[in-house]
Amino acid sequence: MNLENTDPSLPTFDDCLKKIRAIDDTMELLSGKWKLSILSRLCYKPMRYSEILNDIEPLSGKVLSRELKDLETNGLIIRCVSGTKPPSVTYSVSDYGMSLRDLSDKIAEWGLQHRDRIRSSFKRSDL
Amino acid sequence: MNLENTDPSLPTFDDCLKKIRAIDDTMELLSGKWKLSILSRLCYKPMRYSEILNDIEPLSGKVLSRELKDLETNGLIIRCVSGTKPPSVTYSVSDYGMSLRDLSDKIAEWGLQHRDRIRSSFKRSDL
DNA sequence: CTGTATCCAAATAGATACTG
DNA sequence: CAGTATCTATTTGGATACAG
Repeated sequence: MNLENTDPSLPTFDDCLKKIRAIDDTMELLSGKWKLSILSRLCYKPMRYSEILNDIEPLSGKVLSRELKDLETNGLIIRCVSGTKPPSVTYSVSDYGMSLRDLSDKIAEWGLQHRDRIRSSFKRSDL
Repeated sequence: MNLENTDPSLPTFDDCLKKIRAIDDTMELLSGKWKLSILSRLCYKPMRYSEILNDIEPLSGKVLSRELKDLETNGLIIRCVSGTKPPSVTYSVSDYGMSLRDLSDKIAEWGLQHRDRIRSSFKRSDL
């Protein structure tokens, strides 16, 4: 028994694999627990290193450095140094990073409806 | 200097935090390198345990079991046992799991355009 | 066939101290 | 202030053997 579709209008297994690769590309960029969280905060307003560190409670400096570097390397955020002393470094979202905004909105949207679903299923099981 | 917006039509910082929590909810569900990959395959066709294992090369049985269990616990896939001997277990995507399809399409879409961007930036630097 | 249990290797995260 | 280096703790993954 072969459950694969044979209708040419439906996606082929090859389409499926292409999609998986594309998903992996995105997820690799966004992997790391904090990337989207950092990005969302920076979408709201530019922030300094220490500000982000204080804002995201259980986040160590080492991890933050790495996440920021990853995001910058991928062109999603911009690191801006004002050469004062003590130094001040401000991170902001690049135009390209902003192109993730629609996606992160969709992700958030699904999370919200999922939470509603969980809540209402609890209610049902309370009966 | 406070860079926060004060325009009431723009999102507040509280909106921003809510969004981040919603994103975390989604990402927690989809975390684990293989969840979306498994889900996408199952969207294409129902598959058996061993079939998935053979299909995704660098994936161990232990990890696959856990991922499948997670996905099932969250109601995203359905585990169907035909009590033959030897046993046969088929996994398929639930209606609820299908609600992730739009999202995973968006994720794939962004990945594709990102790949194009990378490629064209390589071309430019080759000049 | 479909898993689980165990053991071991590798990756990741936190804390702390330290540099420019 | 903005990081980096180091060490250690925790998490995660693979391989193998084994059970139902």
